[in-house]
Formats: sequence, structure tokens, C-alpha cells
Amino acid sequence: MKTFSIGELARATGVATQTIRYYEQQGLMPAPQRTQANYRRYPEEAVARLQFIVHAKQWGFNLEEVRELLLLQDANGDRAQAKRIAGEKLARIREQIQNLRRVEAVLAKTYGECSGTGSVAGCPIVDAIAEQP
Amino acid sequence: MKTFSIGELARATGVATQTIRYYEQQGLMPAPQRTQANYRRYPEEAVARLQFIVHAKQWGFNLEEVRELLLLQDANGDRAQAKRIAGEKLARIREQIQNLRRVEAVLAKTYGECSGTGSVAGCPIVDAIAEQP
DNA sequence: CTTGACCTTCAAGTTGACTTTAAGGTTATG
DNA sequence: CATAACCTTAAAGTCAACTTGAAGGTCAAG
Repeated sequence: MKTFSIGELARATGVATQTIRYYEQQGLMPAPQRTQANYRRYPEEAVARLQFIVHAKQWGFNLEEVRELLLLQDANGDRAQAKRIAGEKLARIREQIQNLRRVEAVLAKTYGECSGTGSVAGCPIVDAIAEQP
Repeated sequence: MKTFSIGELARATGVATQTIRYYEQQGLMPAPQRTQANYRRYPEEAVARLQFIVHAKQWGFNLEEVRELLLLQDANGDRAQAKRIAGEKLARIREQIQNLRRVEAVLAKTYGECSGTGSVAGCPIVDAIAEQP
């Protein structure tokens, strides 16, 4: 079974070596075995785990949330907990979408109304922001 | 015409006094006149300006963007610039919405599929995150 | 005339997620 | 055997947008 130095792991995943050490320090990546020279030696699973972290981050989970998900996996935790975490995240995502859509609607409307010529005084975009959101 | 101490301005807008000073330092609020005792004295317009900042932030503009909008107003800049700033913001907001919707769709789907019982191994939510996003 | 609520400045601390720096040890290649 | 490309640690720096703290000046009420 292939093992990886931290640099190889970095190249395999696109995550900087310092960031991998940071994840270890933050308890997201388990401390790997060391060589005689005290170099980190990662097993193949480390690639998948690191990729899981990268993916979860791309999904908008922050490191704290990623840690929770990983802990569940490590502890072979129950699915109810994973579902709870995902449910909370889903609620937050939906809230964010609502907020952004409200902004988008008004911005798109005023953007269309704005002539794009003349002084900013009376500009529908600027006026919309000045009013209550 | 009524004038305001920094504390009164803070109470009128819900913005902490230190934050008002910070906005001044960052060039968002103009430096107001001072009393003999070197206390800040704000004119009534300061309330509207500070509220504009608060609203723009609630709209998701960051301080840099708010500064741009305020500069336009101060300079009585042309509407084309305001339209450009708003257009850029609109594009970013739409991108954010797209991303969030993608996440929401998969999360909602897997959330529905997840039984909520049993071990996390094979949980559709966790599996979805482990795969490419 | 003192107490407490204000106000002042400047500097440092906070949060999250890193990145950079410093100062050194190791290993592969020519 | 030298040199470049690795690796190690601990600590400090970065960013945005504040917040907190220290050390002190001012003002209104009782």
C-alpha cells in the first residue's frame, strides 16, 4: 500500500502542506506516523479524508462543521446526528438564499430602472439602499 | 438644527460609539466638528449617512463597497458608476445564489433519503459530501 | 464637590482560516 | 560532498470588521 509524504499528499489533493499541518493541529486530520527522521507518513486513506474536507468546505461547511462530520465518521456515529447537522446547515442555507434573493430582486429592479446617466442624486439604486431593507 | 454627541448618534442608529469612530477612521463617516472639550458634534445628516451604511451592510455590501457608494454620493458622481458598482454586486449575488442552490438541492435530496437511523456509514448525506461537488 | 455617565486617544485583542517567517534538520541528485 | 528540494517546529502575520482595554479628560446631578 502506497504511503505519502506531506508534500505528496499536498500535490495529490491541491492542499498546501502548511494547511495540512494546520488541519492536523485543528484535529481534522489525525496525526500520522513518523519516519525515523520525524517526517510525516500518510496512509492512502489520508487522501480521501483530506478530499472530504475540501469538498465539505466547497459545500459551504466551515471547519467546525467539517470537524463534526468527521467525528461522526470516526466514531461511526449515528445517522441521526449527521442528519441533524445537515438539517441545521440546510436551514441556514435556505435563509441565506432568501436574503440574497430579496437583495437580488431589489437590485435587479433598480438596476433596470437606473438610466445610467446623470448625477447620482435621485439614482434609484442609491435611493433603494438608503431606505429600509 | 439639532446636533448629536457620538453617544446620541449611537442610540439613534443602533451603532456602537467605537464603531462610529472606526467608520470615521476608515473614511466612511466624515470627521465632525468638535466642541471646546474636543467632543464630536454631529449634524443631523450624520444620522442618515450612518443609516445608509447600516442598510448597505444589511444588503450585503462590504465596507469597501459602501465606501465606493458614499464617495459617489459625496462627489455627486455619475450614475453610470453607481450602476457599474451595483451591476458587479448583482453578478456576485447571482453567483452566490447559484452556488447555494446547488448545495441546497443536493442537501435537501440526501436529507430526504437519509433514514436518520443506523450508523453513519453509507449515510447518503455523508456520501454526497465525500463525492465531488 | 464628588460620583457616575459621558467623552478622548491609542493600542491591542478577537474570529476563522489560513499564510509567512525563521531557523534549522534530511535526503536525493550530480 | 555540495546543493537543492524536501521536511520539522513555533511563532507571528494577514484580512475584515469590529471589540476591548488602558489611561485619562469633562460634565450634569445631588
